[in-house]
Amino acid sequence: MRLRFAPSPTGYLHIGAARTALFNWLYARKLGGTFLLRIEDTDTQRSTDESTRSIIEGLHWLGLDYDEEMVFQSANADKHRAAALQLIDAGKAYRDFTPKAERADANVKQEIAERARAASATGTDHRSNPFRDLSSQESNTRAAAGEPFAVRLKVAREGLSTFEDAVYGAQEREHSEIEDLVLLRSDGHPLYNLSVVCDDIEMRITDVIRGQDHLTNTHKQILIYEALGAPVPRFAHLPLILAPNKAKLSKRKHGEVVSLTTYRDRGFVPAAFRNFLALLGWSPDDEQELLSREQLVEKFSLSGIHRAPAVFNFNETDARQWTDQKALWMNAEYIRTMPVAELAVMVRAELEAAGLWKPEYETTRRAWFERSLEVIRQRFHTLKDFSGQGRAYFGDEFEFDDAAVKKNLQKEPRLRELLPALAARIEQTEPFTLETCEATLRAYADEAGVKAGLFINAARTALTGQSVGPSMFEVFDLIGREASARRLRDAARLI
RNA sequence: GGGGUGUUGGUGGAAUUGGUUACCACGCCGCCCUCUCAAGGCGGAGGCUACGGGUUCGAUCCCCGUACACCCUACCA
Repeated sequence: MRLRFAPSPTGYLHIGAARTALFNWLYARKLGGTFLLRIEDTDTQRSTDESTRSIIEGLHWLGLDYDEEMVFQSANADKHRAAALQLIDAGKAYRDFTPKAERADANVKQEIAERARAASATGTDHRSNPFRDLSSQESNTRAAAGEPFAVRLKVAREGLSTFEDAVYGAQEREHSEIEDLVLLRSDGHPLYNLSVVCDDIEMRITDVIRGQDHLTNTHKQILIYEALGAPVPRFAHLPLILAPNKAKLSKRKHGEVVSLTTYRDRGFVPAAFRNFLALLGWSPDDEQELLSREQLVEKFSLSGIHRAPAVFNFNETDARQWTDQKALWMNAEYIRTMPVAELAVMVRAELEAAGLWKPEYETTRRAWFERSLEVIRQRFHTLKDFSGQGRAYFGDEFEFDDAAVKKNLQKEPRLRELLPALAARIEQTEPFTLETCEATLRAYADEAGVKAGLFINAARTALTGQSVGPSMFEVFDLIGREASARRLRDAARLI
């Protein structure tokens, strides 16, 4: 059993494409099949190496490894051409000498509809082509004379094509509804439907899992398989992923939310995003939603794939909902429950990028580092938070949140004197632990005649710059005696 | 214009292949916990299962129609 993921390298890796790759990979891994990667770069105008790199990076990030060498479709163009020419000789395709009609990409849809309307009004068969029944002798002569031609598949006038889709069930289409599709452009360039089929045959693909946008194309491709005398693979089409307004998710309209790399760059844990993606258009038999890579492989089945398109829910006007809330929740869930050692690797990369990493976090301060992660990860949503909200735990350079300063420091002017005094007590606390810090702080609050909460909240802002965070005594313990005292004194100057 | 596919609370999905008060997760609201914010625990709001017919003792589930959405209909992929 052999499957493939065949993206075209035009722009970044779209999350819908990433999901298609995931499902192919899951199915291959579950059944012990082979998972291949083919880059469909026949559109030389739009294909870029950078895009190919981003696809490979994306797959790697998601943990989807592919078998065998990656295939570039453009390298097979000669074979595709040969196949088309072979079909002419076999009488299954013909040369169309009609001059090429220029078509503007922007209004093709409209043009198609208009053309169809006009054809039905005049009663002409849109499939009639004067060259379809040209004698092979004349066709050969004109070709030999150098006259340009496109190659079209000779679709039978009657009959119908059928196939069983693993997701959408039995599909059938009358041949009369299929135009004699172009296989080869008049400049010799092979077209999509021909190329995919040829490559899938060459790569001995047995199962094609791809987006539902190809469901109706499948009939045409089956016709090509048959003309070529090759076995037809099994098909499974995946429901599309739509934007909140039910429109197609597109780069132009929706921007970076549809790019897989965005999730990497904005601090997603790969396992979390993979988990989320797997649940878009598929669900396991039971109700478990948090699934490891192994569990996904084990539970995956084509029968769990849905037919209705899935809406990727996000809100461009609300920064907190820049992407699907469930994806965000799932990422937080992974951050707070995954083994700390695994998290440490990712946080290290994040801190390095932010210039906050210190080598001792992996040597002498390893225990401290992991304990810190354990404490602060409880309320973080992305890896970015470790260098953002969590900045004060890894260095003295951090920002003060204005609202926090107003509420926890400036609201009580007495703190200007009380904070340095508290700093002195904290400094002398021996031993310096979570418990002794608490005892010190509470004792001094009593002595000064203020509520412990006043000190606690003020200290939180003084030590971390924020109004929210872990239990304050944990914070003292993590930040340490010296830095804690220093920050308390420094904060007094903000009042 | 033609063809295809689909439609369960705001979102992702369930519902023993017709059987009592339509279930889970995210999100939202409230309470508890509490030094804040999360997490966690408890509770709640939110659905005439798109609409209209039909079959049936009984329909989310089967059939027909309508509406809407998306896809294909290209010498794009």
